[in-house]
Amino acid sequence: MEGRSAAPHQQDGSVASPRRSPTQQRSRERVERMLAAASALIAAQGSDAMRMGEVAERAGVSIGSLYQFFPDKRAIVWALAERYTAESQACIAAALKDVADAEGLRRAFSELVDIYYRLFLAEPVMRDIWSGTQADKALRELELADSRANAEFLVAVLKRLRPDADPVALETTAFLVWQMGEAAMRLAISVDRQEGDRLVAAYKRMALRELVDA
Amino acid sequence: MEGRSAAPHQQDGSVASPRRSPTQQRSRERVERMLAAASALIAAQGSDAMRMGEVAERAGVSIGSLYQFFPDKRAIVWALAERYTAESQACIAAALKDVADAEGLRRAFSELVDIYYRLFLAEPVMRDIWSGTQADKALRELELADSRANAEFLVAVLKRLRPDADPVALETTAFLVWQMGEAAMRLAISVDRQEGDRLVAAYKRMALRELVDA
DNA sequence: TTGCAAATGTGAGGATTACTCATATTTATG
DNA sequence: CATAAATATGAGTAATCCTCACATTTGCAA
Repeated sequence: MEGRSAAPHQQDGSVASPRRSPTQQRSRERVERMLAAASALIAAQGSDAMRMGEVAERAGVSIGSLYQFFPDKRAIVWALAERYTAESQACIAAALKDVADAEGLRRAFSELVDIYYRLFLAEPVMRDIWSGTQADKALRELELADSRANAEFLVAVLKRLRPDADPVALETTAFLVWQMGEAAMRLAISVDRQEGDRLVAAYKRMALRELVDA
Repeated sequence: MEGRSAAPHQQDGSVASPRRSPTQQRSRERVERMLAAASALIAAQGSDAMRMGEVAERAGVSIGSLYQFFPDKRAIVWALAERYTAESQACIAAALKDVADAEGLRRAFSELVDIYYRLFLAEPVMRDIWSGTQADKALRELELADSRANAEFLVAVLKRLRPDADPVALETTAFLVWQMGEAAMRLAISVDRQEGDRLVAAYKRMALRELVDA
């Protein structure tokens, strides 16, 4: 799905004034350049320090063009965030799709955590975006939706492994486990690497205990 | 915090240029009024929407006086946050101080979680401040330090209950459990009440499993 | 091709807001 | 009382997001 994402947002989280979505080849390329510029600037200094003027200059467009396609600054960050979630959801779905037994879940989940951790460590943009999640209502909602979607993949597996368990309890467990994973990642990258590794390992153990040992 | 700040953001998150600390009775009262005004405004609209001009007006002081005692906007939020942490640390230390056995830990921890949850639900200021934690480096460090301090109280208990366990593992477990508690709270208050209750209950069960069942 | 509407591009300027600083006033102190 | 230190003031500065009136390009039907 590379169509323009449909949810610009405002201070109260409501939808902002609509912006044109690029239909011509020319503008689609320019929008790509804008996002690339934003991504580079966020990687360098963080999204807070990203200036709209810099994004425009780096993308080789005018300020006006930027606002032609993005209602406000946060919409740019949101667009980048949406790409990350779409990508990672596909990856997660694939990893959990064929899990058939407890041992398979153990392996798949363990690997997912490792992948996520490496991603957080290696991707400054992702790190920055998910750090700002709590402060921005639209981003928080995106992350919640993402988390719920990912939790659903886990729920599907759990229902197969424990068909007699209460479905609501499984939902709650999966959602909580997933959200805590993201919290553990954020924590892990904000302390030194050694302690971060220990924390991620501890999380993994804790989560698996919850998921596998009924 | 706010995208439109005029002065360059302190990228390192360190505290800005020092300000006078109130020595006279008169100024101490005024500082209290400033904090009270800020608190009320944060409760009403969130710290992001809090305007320095409004704080000054509501406190009955001039803008200049505000900056006499607080180097910048974030310092006001930080000062409020520090009060909350100091208060809650005392509460936590008291609750865990006399824990002597597994059942005692179970009771004390369970009660602490309940207290925290109620606090999060009832205190919009606290909620707002800890939500912005991820975006503000100084706040994040305060929260990390607070979490470590609280985890230490847990570690002290765990060392008593499981004297043969690896101390580093206990530290890691306690720190992670505590941070996840805060993450669980934040999550719980951002969904509807019923699901929030379920999530907190699930967290409590998960944490106790980790803390009590070796 | 030509004409025209829709899409796209532009950047100076409006509006907001955190923060400064020269100056005035109050308090503490010898 | 004199003097310095602390405190108070608010108009002004600077940074930055975003708008808007107008210019240019593109798609397309006649």
